[in-house]
Amino acid sequence: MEEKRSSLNFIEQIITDDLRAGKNNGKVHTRFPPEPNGYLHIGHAKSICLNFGLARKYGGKCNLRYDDTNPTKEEQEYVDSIREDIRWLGFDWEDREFYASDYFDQLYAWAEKMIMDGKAYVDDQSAEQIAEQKGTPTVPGKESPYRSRSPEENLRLFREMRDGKYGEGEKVLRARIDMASPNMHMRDPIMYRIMHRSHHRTGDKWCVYPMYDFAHGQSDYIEGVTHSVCTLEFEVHRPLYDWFLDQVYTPGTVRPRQIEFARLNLNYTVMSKRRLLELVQMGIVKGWDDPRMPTISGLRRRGYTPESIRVFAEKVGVTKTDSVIDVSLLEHSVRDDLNKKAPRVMGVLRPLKVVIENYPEGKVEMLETVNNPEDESMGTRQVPFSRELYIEQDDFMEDPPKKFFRLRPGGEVRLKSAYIIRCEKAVKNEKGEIIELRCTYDPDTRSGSGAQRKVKGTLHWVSAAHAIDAEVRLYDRLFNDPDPMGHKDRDFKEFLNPDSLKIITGCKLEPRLGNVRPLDKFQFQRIGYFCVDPDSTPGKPVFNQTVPLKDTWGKVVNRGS
RNA sequence: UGCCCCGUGGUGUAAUUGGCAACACGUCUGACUCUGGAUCAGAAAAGUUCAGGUUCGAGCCCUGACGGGGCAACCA
Repeated sequence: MEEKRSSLNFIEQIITDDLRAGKNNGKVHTRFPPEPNGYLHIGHAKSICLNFGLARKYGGKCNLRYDDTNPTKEEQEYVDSIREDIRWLGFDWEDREFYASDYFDQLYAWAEKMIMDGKAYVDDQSAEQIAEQKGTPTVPGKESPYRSRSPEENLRLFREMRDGKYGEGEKVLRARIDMASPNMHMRDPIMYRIMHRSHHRTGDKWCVYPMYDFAHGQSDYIEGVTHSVCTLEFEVHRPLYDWFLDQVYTPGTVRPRQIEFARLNLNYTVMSKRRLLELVQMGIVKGWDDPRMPTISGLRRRGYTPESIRVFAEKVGVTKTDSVIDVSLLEHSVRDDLNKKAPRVMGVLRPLKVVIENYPEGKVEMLETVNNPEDESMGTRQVPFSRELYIEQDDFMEDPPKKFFRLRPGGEVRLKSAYIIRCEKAVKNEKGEIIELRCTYDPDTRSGSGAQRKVKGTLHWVSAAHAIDAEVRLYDRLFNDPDPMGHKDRDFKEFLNPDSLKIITGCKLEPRLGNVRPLDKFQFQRIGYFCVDPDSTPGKPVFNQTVPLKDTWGKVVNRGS
């Protein structure tokens, strides 16, 4: 094992201790166990990176295992999306794609064994009665009147349950543990319930399905998982996890160990599949992959890279402390990655026409410009320059405040990779709106010509005759409140940000962007990072803003107002 | 009122396992810049929830408070 300079997180600490103690024959085996009842989100990404990362770091393996024990909630669509998202993130489970449902036969056999060992019994009571007898955290539960049936009777009944003799809810199989346990999960938890439902994998083979607690640890055991990493809310389940394992464990085999860590929380969003599903079903967002969603598919469509998400997952750390990560860390992770990778282009979101009065009509110059100042190897390209251009409306002010070093009447700016121009006059319409700028250029200042003149501001621009039209979608956080779920008596949807999506049409982009494919990523200089949306059609590209560039001027302006 | 877990700058994570608290994000200066981006330099910001105790010495160990979270689905 190579010496690691950075410190180990507490799970790595446990693993290295286990390894040192010679446990599990020196093997490390993890698993990522999603329930296929929704799309994966950034919180799952943390878990994926953790589990697959642990396996990679310690030379072990990580399985993908669908936790599909509840046929009423699980669907093939989700299975497929999960597979795609994990692959996209850059992880490989090779041939180890498993399902809890693969183990239904084994689980059933174990249940019968537990019945014969007097560790499980069939209860005829209703869900309400069972809940009532369960007690409360401070009051011990009462034992079921069916608790002392003979193993033979239990076995007969359980087999009848399996054979479909009973309706849903008529009977359940319970573990016989301790109705007075201070841990609610140990009060004779339900192992099997009857569901006359067909399952997305096993079809109609079964009408009894195991509960999570009975299925999860046993599945880990079957797969030879050494370290079963889950989130904090399962902490109180651990004694039960261990108890079930005790019932079937064979000495000398690998015994899985459950370790809990704090799930990822991000501010200004919600992170539960249930809430996300609600947003989808109510049409508040356009789907699971809406770029405003914290889902992996949403982030992908928004323009996030797998690398940026992996780096983010690394940076948030692994602890048992409940925490809320600031979205700015996520945004920083993409900016940092895209800064190195994204080709620079010029695009004008809200065009303002500029006419260079002293530039010959009909003349077109091809000017060379660098594709990425951060990476020489990305080369250069040519952009057309002509008498009529577009610049950003925001880049001109008739009566600007101090420190505004963009264009103003009588002022000068450099057009990126082109010339220095001076604004001679702003043309207005009847309503007093500025509709066009009349400018002049200094022919001696062409970029790359060795011209020495300096001006304070540099603007992006695009040649009017050569520009292509595009739609650009700007996104902001989905919620205005840092913790939409944190308000008692108020629905999280009350905190939706009405401006989370702004669609801008009529944007003017340099010709280079006429030929792009979905998910291509660019930096629109001085604006932000953008990604081609699958809604694009030939000749009509649609771009999603992944994240804006840091805007120190915008900050100054906001401070003033 | 039971059980379990957690408590370090605004946020998140560290601290060679007891040696006078570091890194990142964010914030704020300034330099540089043909992206007000990037980069570079610097600053503010915690004395580690509190109170005792052990120790030459405690963020790390012990005790007790306080604060936060989780647990009573035939969900996972």
